[in-house]
Amino acid sequence: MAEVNPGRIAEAALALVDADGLDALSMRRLATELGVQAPSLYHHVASKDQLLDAVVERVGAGADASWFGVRSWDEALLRWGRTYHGALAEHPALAPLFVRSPGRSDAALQRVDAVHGGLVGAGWSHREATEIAAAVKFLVMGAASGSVTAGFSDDPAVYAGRYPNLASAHRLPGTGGSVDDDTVELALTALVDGLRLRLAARRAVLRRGSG
Amino acid sequence: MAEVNPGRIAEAALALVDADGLDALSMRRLATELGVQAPSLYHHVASKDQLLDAVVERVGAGADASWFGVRSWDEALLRWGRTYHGALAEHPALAPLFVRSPGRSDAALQRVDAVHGGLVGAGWSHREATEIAAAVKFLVMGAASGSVTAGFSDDPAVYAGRYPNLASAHRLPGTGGSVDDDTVELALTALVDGLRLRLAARRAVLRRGSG
DNA sequence: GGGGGTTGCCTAACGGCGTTAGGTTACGCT
DNA sequence: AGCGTAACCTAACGCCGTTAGGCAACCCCC
Repeated sequence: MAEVNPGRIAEAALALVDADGLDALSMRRLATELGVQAPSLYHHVASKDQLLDAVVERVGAGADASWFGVRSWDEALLRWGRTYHGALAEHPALAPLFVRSPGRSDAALQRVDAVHGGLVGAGWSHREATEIAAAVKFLVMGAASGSVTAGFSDDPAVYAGRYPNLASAHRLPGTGGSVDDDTVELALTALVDGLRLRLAARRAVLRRGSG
Repeated sequence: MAEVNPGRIAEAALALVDADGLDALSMRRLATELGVQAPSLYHHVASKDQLLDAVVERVGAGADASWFGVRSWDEALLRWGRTYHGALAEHPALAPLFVRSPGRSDAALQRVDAVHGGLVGAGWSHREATEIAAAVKFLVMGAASGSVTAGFSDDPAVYAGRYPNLASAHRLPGTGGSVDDDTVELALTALVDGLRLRLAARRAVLRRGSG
């Protein structure tokens, strides 16, 4: 029988949340899942909060910031945003936790540092780099938290009359892939387009001023 | 002595959350605040969840979708996003609740319907309208949930060495207004710029095809 | 190879939570 | 006057995260 250790606890917690939702994750239930009593978990984990941080870190590690400094800032930003979203989308029930902890772990800070460095290296100010990184993070976290389709009835008749535009809108959710994924893709690319525009305009001004 | 009623309960709950944070909001504490015992609240409110929905609806009513159909789609979208963010930013501790309930109330659906109608009227497809509205919502919810500055040390020395880019970045949080507000402003305008580009490109193609 | 410290688990319990059951008082209407 | 009902109460249930304290088994070192 394998020992109980922090890694196995985090793993079991993640599996439990994926299977039965965030509310199902209690120390007692988690302990049962590991064949142990709840207080025993506190020999391996300081608190439930810290355990959740570890779970979040595990999933957040799926975000790939390695392209910053290697490829162009816009490519790197898109890759970071897409992989970040992909990682979170694999564990939808975990979303409220991502909101809670921005990631204070070393690995998380390394990623933030890479994003920031890549943006500053491309010509954005420190302030702008902070804001751009935050914007992508907001988008991804928002997408993870509030699924587009969540809470909407499948029956268009519910909306007919009072909500004429929604009535016609909800006939088409079946037309393609996930609305959430497409939304993030649309928002990321449009955001980057807008940012490129901004950076190009500034470079034009700088050239004119110094040339 | 004023009677206890659903309106006063929601009001007190909001005040309590604003003052002492979301964790401080328990039925017992809330009842005490109203000069009553906890179970008595259940004569006015079906459950804590429903009470939270009412509080969320109260705050969410600050989002202004009235420009859709009156002004251009991009102006209306910006106004909706800004007022939405402004409403949430007034009650930061409430953020996790917004994530929870997408707003199923009549007023909330009316707003969604207005946004959707305005976008479709401007030439976006139903699918795109859904995605654009969701993108703005994600941005605003993300900003409400994960404040940029939250969880960062004020001491740059913490970052020096291991995180070279962050070390220089965090000398400047004092340089202006709220980073969160500026981030939302930057993201909203860049997003709308990118979307304008896309719509313009499509119109050009359509003109060429039909002219 | 036996003693001491450490590890890993246990049971018991605390205070708090949302919620339900059931009783009591006070008022409004007929 | 009497009935119905609304608004409140106390008591309690079954959860929750967490702490205290104890017991058995293992490792290390003399």
